[in-house]
Amino acid sequence: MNGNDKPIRMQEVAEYAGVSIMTVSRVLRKPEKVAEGSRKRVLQAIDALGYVPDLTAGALSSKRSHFIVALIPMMNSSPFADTMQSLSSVLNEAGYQLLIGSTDYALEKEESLVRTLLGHRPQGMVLTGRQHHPEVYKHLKRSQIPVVEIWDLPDEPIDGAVGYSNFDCGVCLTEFLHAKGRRKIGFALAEMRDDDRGEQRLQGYLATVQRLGLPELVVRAGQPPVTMELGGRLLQDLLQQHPEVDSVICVSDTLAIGVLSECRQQGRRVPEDLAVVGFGDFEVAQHTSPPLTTIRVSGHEIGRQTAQLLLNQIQAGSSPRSKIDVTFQLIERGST
Amino acid sequence: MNGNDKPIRMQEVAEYAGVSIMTVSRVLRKPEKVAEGSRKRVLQAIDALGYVPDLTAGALSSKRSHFIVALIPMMNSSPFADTMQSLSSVLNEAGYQLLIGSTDYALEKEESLVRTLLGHRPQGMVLTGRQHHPEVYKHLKRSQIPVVEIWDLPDEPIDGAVGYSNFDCGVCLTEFLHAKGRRKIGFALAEMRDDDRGEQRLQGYLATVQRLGLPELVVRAGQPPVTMELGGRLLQDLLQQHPEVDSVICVSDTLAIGVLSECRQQGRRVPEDLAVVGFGDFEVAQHTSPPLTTIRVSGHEIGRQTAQLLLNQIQAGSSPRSKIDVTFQLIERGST
DNA sequence: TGACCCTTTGTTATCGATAACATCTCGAAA
DNA sequence: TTTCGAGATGTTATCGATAACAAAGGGTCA
Repeated sequence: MNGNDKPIRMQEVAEYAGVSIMTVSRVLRKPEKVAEGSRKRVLQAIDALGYVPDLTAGALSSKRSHFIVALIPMMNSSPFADTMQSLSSVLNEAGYQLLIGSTDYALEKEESLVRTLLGHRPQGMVLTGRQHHPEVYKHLKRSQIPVVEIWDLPDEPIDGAVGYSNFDCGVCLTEFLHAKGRRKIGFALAEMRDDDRGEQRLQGYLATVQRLGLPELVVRAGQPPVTMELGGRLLQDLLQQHPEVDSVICVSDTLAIGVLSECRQQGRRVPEDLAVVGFGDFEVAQHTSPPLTTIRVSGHEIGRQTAQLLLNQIQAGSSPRSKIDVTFQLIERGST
Repeated sequence: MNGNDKPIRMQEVAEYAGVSIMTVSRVLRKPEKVAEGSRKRVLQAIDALGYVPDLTAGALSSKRSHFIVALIPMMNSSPFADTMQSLSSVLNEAGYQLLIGSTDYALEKEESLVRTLLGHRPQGMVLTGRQHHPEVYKHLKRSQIPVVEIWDLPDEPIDGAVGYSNFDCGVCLTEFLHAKGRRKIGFALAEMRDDDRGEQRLQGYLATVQRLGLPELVVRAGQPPVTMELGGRLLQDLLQQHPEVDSVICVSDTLAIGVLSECRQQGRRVPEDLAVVGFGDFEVAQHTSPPLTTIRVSGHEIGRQTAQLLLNQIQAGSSPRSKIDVTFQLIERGST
């Protein structure tokens, strides 16, 4: 039926509207520079022909790809997904398209993704965390595009950063448990390869227990994946090594949920026998039994701020090297 | 220091290696057509100069963008995120880049995204669900690229589909509860604008209760967002309208978790007083109290199969109009 | 009325790669 | 020795848009 062969080009639209191709281009990019009559005819031609401009060609000639690259450890982790959702949404409205890559917490993969994705000549780059492959710095420097690091606040960001202090989170949780009268505070950590954000929370914990004269009760698990089940296993380890523990800080809500589940199975009462705190404030944290005390960081806010920062930097052509602290919030619930 | 001004082009690499630009291009695309000597010199030049090919230019001249577009309702919903993760991963390995857009469950937004994203001249398109805006069909037909619909199995897919039967899920859960001796089976639904997948599960439920001679006990909530808290409210409605209910099918695990939480607060025993089943098998489903009986669908599997289907269709240049049923699995746990 | 300027539109060159075709070299077969 | 062909490399045209510049039309002001 519809024997359409080739996609319609700007040339066809121009002929249909009886103007030159340049006028069509202007209607699309700078409508105010075209007289109303021609503009209307062009718009009608576009509509009639179902013309969709080829952004590839536009990008090549204007040297503006309207792409932004974002690299995150995993797409199916809700905090990062929230960030991508908001980032993408704000960028879309400004006419930019997000290219997402996931690094699986491996710096080599991040490096290879940076290299590949720079091929699309993005106008901005978003990286997660403060640690990157040495080659990444070189590539980014050469590409001369604004870079924003998220979900952390590096001491010396490449350009900008949008995040919060993971160290301070560790301090906050430890002080909170101490104020609640806990004196044997444990810390359960799943080490993420090439991601030291959990490690920083641990450092905050360690600094605080030292300051308060409390014992260091730490259990660690080796490699990803971080599952809820792992939380249960870590609790077992912790209880075996330090039976006296009266509370535990989990490096993420994921682990905390597993801990709660394990406590239930062992008949251990929360918070009476063991106080539990997590990190992330996943939606489920307010529906666990008991509801989970945790730290909330708005992934959406990080996404929005990051988008705004990038758009400003692109427009200004400069890199103000700004650090934006989105802060965090302790949410107290029944588990403490 | 590093006063790099312009990005390096293929031309620079060619000069450095003492060959023509075309030879460089060949080394990158068809290495076997270049003599070993030149190939090595070119590769070394690329390395020395840190050359990253401009994929925009390549796409324009070869008419192969290596982009695949995927539209999902939300990025921060774990089943879809799983799908995107796997889809992206398989496509990356084959040299394709995924462009993700989120529709917020609104057909108009889907339509506008399709239009915009077709501007990048993708070589394939992934849509969620069976319902689309009329204009979408026109645009896709004109663009002549393979289309895969996911997370459902339309009777007449546009090209291919990778999913499972939501109707059958509804049947399966209802029959299961019936077999467990439940006779007053409720159904809690959050209507998603422009997404009838939940509605189909409901239809499966309705058909089954009718066949078994059971009452229809349905509660619905209006608009998104679907939160766990909404599950609690829906349970209240259900109990008010049908106090005799002895079990409830939730259209998603999200609602089911809210239901469990509400039961706990009301002192209602699960499963003795009320059996609860969900849909999705989120990770947390095995750590709720009690653990949740639910239906598992592998988002990852959908992603992988979709990628494979697209790659096949792109290579073959045809659209075999295949439907792939990834099936679902009932996971029985303590809530029933 | 003429110089000048602003608005509107068109023409030409260019973005950085790939496709298609042309050329060259060298060895095998006649 | 001549011919033919396969393999390796180079040359030219092209992809579909935008930038930069050029030109045409129309009104203002002295």
